[in-house]
Amino acid sequence: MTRGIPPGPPWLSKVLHGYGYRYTFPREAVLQALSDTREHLSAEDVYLIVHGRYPQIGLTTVYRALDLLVKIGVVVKFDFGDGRGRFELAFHPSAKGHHHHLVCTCCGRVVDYTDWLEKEKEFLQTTEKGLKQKYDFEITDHLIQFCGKCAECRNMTNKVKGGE
Amino acid sequence: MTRGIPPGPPWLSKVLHGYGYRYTFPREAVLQALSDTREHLSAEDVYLIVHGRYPQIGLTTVYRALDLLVKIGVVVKFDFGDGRGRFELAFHPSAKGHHHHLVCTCCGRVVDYTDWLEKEKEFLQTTEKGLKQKYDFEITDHLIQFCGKCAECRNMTNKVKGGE
DNA sequence: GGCTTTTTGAAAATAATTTTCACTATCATT
DNA sequence: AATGATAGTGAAAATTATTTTCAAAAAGCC
Repeated sequence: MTRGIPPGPPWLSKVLHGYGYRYTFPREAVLQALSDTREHLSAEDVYLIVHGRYPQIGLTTVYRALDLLVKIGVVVKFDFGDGRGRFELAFHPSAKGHHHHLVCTCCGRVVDYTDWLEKEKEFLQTTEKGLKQKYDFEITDHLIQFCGKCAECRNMTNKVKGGE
Repeated sequence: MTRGIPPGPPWLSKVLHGYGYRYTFPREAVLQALSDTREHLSAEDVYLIVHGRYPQIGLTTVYRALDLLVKIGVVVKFDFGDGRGRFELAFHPSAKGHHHHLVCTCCGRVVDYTDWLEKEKEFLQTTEKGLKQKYDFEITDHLIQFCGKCAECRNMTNKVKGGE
């Protein structure tokens, strides 16, 4: 049963074919779910959205689609330390371009920021060039993330013990 | 049964007591295991070492000890994307000071590097100060990691599909 | 030494993710 | 447009890392 493809330009089709993969309904649906939000969705979050819209799509398939989209560079996977992967479009349509994450170690809140990127770029260029030369790695990606306590959590006077 | 404490200066005792925790044999043994290597051990790796030396110590206890040591800042936990946490001493006795990781996305090899830290420091100062002001976070930590392909893996002419 | 509370350890439980396998859809070739 | 080889899907079972449970044991204050 051909089920029709969710709305949206099927550029994914070209990308998938370019890598020798097939363009399928669940893969497009997963991409759509990620396009529709600015949040950092877990695999299950994605499943809930996708399965809500197209109940025939199962959790396993969502996991596989996410893996594949990460592999071909369309989606990026993050780890915020809560034991599950978080997924985002690599190039998000809604303004959300290159950004990094600021995670509150206390409440888990995640802030996306896009500031001070010039300074970062400088740093990255120096470092990536150096790493390439010294360790002979072809650098494909970097992970920059800051952890701290948000204002709200700081006001709760929590000691180390017991914490959280 | 008091089992005696593994060799090594019991500075851990002071630190633990300072936070209101007790100084115990398994906690010291876990710390020793991490001190004795420069590798990035998983919880099970640590268990194998510790349990090999002191068979009465169980896996659960190792997990709990690692959690606690992370909480009090003696140990740092990393994630290299293979689904399990990796642990390192925060301040390693053997030269291994402040460093970052370069991970091969292909074979999983991890290189510790300590180069270009001046440039990094500059970048971190600017960014951390900015984040604090703009988002009112008290920055406590950062995570910087580069991914790429090591020379060996590049020579294997592996296409995306099939990969690994 | 006795007492209170924390820690331990084995086993069971949990949670995220992966594998299995029979069935179905995609798409290059008729 | 039909066919067929192959890749993809989905439900359930399996796996893996980690956490919880709970009774027994150890730590450290009196």
